[in-house]
Amino acid sequence: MAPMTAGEEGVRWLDAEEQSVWRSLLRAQSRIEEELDRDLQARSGVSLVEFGILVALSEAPGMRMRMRVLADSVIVSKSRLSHQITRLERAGYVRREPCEEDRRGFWAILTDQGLKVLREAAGGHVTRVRERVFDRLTREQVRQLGAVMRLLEPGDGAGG
Amino acid sequence: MAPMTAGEEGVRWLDAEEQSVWRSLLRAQSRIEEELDRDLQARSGVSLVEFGILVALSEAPGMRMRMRVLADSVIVSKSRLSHQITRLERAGYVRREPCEEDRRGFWAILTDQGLKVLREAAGGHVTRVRERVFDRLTREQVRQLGAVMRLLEPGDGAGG
DNA sequence: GGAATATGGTTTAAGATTCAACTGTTTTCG
DNA sequence: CGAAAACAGTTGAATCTTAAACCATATTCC
Repeated sequence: MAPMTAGEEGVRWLDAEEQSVWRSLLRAQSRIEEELDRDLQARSGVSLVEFGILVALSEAPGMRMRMRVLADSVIVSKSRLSHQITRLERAGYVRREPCEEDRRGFWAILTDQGLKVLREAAGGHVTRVRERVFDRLTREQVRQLGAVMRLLEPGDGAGG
Repeated sequence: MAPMTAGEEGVRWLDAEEQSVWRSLLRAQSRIEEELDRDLQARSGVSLVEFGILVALSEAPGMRMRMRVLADSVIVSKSRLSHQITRLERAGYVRREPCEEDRRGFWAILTDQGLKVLREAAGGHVTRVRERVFDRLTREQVRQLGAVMRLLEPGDGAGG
């Protein structure tokens, strides 16, 4: 491959192994997400992200979370979460309630119906995750994967 | 095989470690992709997927690929690729050409301008990938990650 | 040969996501 | 206190993605 161009003099390119790992990672990522998403969608009508939202809410005290916290926790933009919650609300799985303490804020609250859908979807989803990921790995590999992913998680190294 | 329907009696739930690994994976995934995408977009106006398309084309003989092959190689649906190529074509980075041998088919061909943009974007992108991923891992961890991802890559285990 | 079917690819409309602008509240600080 | 800045969240338009229908060519199989 041709060496660098304009400006990019000192680039440290990926060596063969890094390149191969990187591409595997991208492919595995996109395939796993797509399959799980499709499966979940087919089985329960919620997307993977929506499922994540329901899970997060179900684990929160009072089955409720402030929008901002929820957005951070499922890693989506505020705007996207807002739309997403609107849809979940329309579906009857979540409702909004204004927040007393901070009157700018809103709670997103899991409804009974939302909890029900979550419960019904959970088993099948976990089974799928297992098939697609954990059953293919040894215990040791799971450990290694965890160690690596925890290193890769933090958004920007700026964490003081 | 465990009976797998609405009842979900025999589900093997994730244990604490698996759960933690799984969530790390999802978070790391979405953060990395989002950051790289945003960076690439800001620096060169192409998304991560578009960049992937340009890379694939640049490596193909004659810098051209049939739509179907390209779609498989970058892991997107035919439909999405078609739209994507339309946009890249509009931007002047790719052009289509009908395929002689199979007259249903089309080639997607990297243009000079597309190659130029790719070259200009590549260095910065690699640097970012390095910062975001490889520089955080030991050589051994990179190896482990590769081994794991290669196992997770294949779409469906159903080989027959 | 030719009807049925499969394949390659595009298109259209519907749904999701992003971006920037906006409302209203809270915090900061001179 | 009060103005400026920051924060929580929503909204609407533009963009992107997905799903399904569709066209045209290839292939299969009787």
